[in-house]
Amino acid sequence: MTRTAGSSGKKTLAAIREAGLDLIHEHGFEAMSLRQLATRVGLQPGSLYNHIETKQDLLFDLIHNHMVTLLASIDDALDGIEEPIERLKAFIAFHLTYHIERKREVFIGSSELRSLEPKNRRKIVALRRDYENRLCEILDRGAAKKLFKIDDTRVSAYAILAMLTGICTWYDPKGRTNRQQLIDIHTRLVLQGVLK
Amino acid sequence: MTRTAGSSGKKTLAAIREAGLDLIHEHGFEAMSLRQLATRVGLQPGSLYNHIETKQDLLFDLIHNHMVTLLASIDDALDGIEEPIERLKAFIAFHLTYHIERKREVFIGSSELRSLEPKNRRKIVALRRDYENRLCEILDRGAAKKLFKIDDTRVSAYAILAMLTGICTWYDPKGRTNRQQLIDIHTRLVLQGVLK
Amino acid sequence: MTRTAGSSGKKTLAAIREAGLDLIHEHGFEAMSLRQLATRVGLQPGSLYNHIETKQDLLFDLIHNHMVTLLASIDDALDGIEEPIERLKAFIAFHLTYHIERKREVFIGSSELRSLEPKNRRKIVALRRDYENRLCEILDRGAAKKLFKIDDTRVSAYAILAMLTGICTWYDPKGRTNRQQLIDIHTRLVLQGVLK
Amino acid sequence: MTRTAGSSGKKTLAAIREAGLDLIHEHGFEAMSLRQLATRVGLQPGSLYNHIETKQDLLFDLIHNHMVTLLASIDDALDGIEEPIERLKAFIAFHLTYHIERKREVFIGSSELRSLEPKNRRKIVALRRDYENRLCEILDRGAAKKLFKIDDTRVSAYAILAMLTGICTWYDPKGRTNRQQLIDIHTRLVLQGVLK
DNA sequence: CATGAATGAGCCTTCATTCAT
DNA sequence: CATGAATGAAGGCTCATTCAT
Repeated sequence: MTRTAGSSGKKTLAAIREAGLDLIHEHGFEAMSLRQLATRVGLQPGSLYNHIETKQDLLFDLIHNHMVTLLASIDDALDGIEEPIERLKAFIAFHLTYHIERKREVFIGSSELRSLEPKNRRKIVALRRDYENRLCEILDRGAAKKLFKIDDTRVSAYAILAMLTGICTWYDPKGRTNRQQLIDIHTRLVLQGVLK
Repeated sequence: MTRTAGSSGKKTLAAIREAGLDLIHEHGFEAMSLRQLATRVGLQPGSLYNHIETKQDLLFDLIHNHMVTLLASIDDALDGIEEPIERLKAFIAFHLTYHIERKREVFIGSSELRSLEPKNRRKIVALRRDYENRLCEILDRGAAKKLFKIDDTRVSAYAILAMLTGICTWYDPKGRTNRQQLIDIHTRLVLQGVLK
Repeated sequence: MTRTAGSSGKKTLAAIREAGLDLIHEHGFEAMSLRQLATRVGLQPGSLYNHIETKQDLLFDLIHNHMVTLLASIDDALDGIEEPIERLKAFIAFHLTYHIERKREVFIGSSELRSLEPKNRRKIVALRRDYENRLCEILDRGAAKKLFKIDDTRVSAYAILAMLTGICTWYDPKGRTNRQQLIDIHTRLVLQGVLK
Repeated sequence: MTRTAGSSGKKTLAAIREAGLDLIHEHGFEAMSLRQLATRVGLQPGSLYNHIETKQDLLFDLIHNHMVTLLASIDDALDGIEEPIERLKAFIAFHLTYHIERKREVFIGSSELRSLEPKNRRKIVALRRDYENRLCEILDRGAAKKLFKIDDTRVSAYAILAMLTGICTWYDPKGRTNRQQLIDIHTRLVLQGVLK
């Protein structure tokens, strides 16, 4: 590979991240070896350490990056929408779209929390809580305006999030149902579920 | 100590299974070592092989056992109930209860599919499909009787299952919401979601 | 190798210790690899861990063992001798003999202190102090009886110990000077040095 | 900062040498990594190779440099002194002073001989022999003049050198005994030891 | 059945060294 | 001269598994 001064490092790191997402998604973090990763990127195992601190660090980096992006994106998606029902619809559409497009990140972000060191896990869990809160607020405001009937906000939010997130365990872009249909189906299920 | 012939072995295997569920749930299958497992059971690592074939075999055994029990139990729970709405309610109550009581098995059964050898995985996936079909049938029959409005049976079933299964990632028996409340909340969410 | 029940483990550990002494003496602790050690003993590297905890542990074990033996032996050698000059002679003869016969242990015990973890090092340094104190006491008693003239007990003890210990860096059993001659030469040097 | 042509390089090399002495003295040659060394000097590891050939080369350079200086210095110190007893006193005073002031060099020079490649080791051992010979000559001449009683010149020389060199394993400039006192103590021990 | 000891493969990581920029 | 990125070898250690006792 030819190196273009200064850019090679960043490109390699990007390739490591990309391959890392793939491999962790396929085999799980514990089951992925840095040898595999290095081979996939075209490096010797030791060379990875020019770009990452440790294997654990790579995992944290991937998940953290994902969470930060997720938070920024949801705020973007909800920006300017005030009406609770519309906000809920926007949330659903956004969540599904994002989870379809970033299956790997999302999957890793929830299934590999367990592999994070306590300190790292706490940071991620806090960010995830932030995201959950976006939905809780929508539900609460809808309930306040007598639009929704919510018995327990957090339980309901978890239930809805679980439903919407489930998609990334089976979604196949080549499947028979297209993206918009999926959004419609889920929107109907959730919305009817919470409406008064 | 003299050993009651034939009984010690079964007790040991039961202890291995139990400890296996704990450890895989805590650390994941790949991250659990047979040394840990042996220690937890009070054996030397090598002695495990008097009770299990391989580590992979233990995993399959645990998941398979869980799936078979799950299927038998759901049939039991739905037995005698004909009316679609009642059947759906029964399904929801059963699924939640079972998933609350067997967090470990359920969690492992979905998160460690990845660690199963292809042949084993196929067997489990088939059983899971059987279980999903129970819900699909309920939805289909309810739709046939014009009670439910279902755009896509399998997608809806996955969505509902994801929602109901999500509980085992956060349920805490000492939490503020009791089991019946959880069933009520989820029943309302799901039922309203699918009703015409 | 045939295994005689129960004894194989201890023999293997003894072989590991022996080879460890050799290799550390030859190459230094840091420079000795467990692969080398395993090869020398006829094992796979991982099998060493059936007998030792860690590489560090092996080092500590070797040095600690040496120090404990050294202390027991000097007390034995001095037992029953009261007169300071005779005690000093006995100390010199013992020290030289022991250092000639256990070149490796002695050498490692002083040159690899640096490779011990702080906690381990502290334990060894304490034992070494005990040994030094045996000489200090002899010098002090001799001075009290006006037999010796000692300006500073500890400095003198260190000087004498350094002189006597030096032998294990160059002693060659096939050399031209025999053991008794060496003892005589050193006894004269030390004794004249401290006599009033 | 602009670099004064040709001077920066030498300063860097001096810094590398200095840091090398420190690190080898602290951790031993094998245990010191060029990464540590580079960090200490404020360089990247690769940059060291603009100043040194190899790690082994650096070690040889440090030890060789030390030996050459040592030889030049002892000749300086003995220059003009003819009388054997006075020469021996001068030797003792010089050796102690030098070893106190260059603890690191001296320590490395003896403890890391083992890490030198055979060819390099041979060169150093030859220089060391030269130094030992200075003492042997003094002893021999003293014996010839019936001032000393020496049974075996080389053994005696080794014993004396070991005693005097031992100081650099424990000497602490902030300790309770000052330099002159140390010289006096050792001079008495050695001189009495060899006098007829 | 359980044990202790062995195997062989593999793990993450560090190292000295090289070299295009 | 310095840097950043690469190499290839090796490091200590853990693992699932086997098997004589």
